[in-house]
Amino acid sequence: MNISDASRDSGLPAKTIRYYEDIGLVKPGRLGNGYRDYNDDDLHKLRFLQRSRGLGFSVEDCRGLLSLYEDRNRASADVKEIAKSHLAEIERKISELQSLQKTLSHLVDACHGDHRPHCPIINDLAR
Amino acid sequence: MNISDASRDSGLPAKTIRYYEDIGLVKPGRLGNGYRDYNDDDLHKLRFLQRSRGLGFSVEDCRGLLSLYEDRNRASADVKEIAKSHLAEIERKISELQSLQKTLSHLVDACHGDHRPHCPIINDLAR
DNA sequence: CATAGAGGTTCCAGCAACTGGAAGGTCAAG
DNA sequence: CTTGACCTTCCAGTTGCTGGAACCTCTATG
Repeated sequence: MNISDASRDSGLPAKTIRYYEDIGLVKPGRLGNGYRDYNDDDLHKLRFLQRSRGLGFSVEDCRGLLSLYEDRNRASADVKEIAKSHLAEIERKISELQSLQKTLSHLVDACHGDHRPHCPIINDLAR
Repeated sequence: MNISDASRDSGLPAKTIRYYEDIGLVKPGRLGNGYRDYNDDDLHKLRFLQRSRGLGFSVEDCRGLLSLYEDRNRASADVKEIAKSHLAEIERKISELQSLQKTLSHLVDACHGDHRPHCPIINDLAR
């Protein structure tokens, strides 16, 4: 299976798939003409990557998850640890953004948004 | 005032202040020895930048806000517009993260996290 | 058989917003 | 005169791709 079929199958752009090969995540075989040739195992990994990246795991986390995925003797605790710390990071980001949202929405509400220069938003930024 | 004092005053790292000069945001004068020399106006702008960056505005948004800040004939509507679209972006990110959080916390809860290989997280990623 | 077009390949550059580090100039104190 | 803390510039690296150039390969058609 060539790269455009692998792309369709996995939902990942061909460029991304080549990039993942560059950084050592999925290494397909090669045909006589130099074209990449993806087997079932490669396709499983690509789908795994698109799903885990979609859940916001970093590429390095994905590398770890992928090797656990392939390790028949893994401890589920190791997987859970990665997921828990990612979850904590997400929750940290959410509260950071919520705090920004609160501040900004107050400022936006306070601003008349007309042709005059007076502006509570600017005043706050300049304080 | 030299760069380390400007850094202390604004709360921005000296490296960042130099970077802001590179990209044309705050251009201090220079002393005979080549050292940067920050005046009150420069310091106001640096504080403005640290506050607006702290609210998550992109550097390009900050450039726009800074020029509105300096424009005595600005329309507050222009400021409000920038802030509103930033706020919308923040809200988009929050809901995206909340959706990830929901999925991930379900998966984490479902995983025993022991020495055995069975793992609902891996199973989900591999589906 | 020539050629056009749709694939594939590699490699280099760029995005955002800094940050670290090297190599070297300047200044005040002891 | 030296030490140490400043300052300067410039280059490289970060994350995770993405766009583009230059070139190769395959298939279908006139």
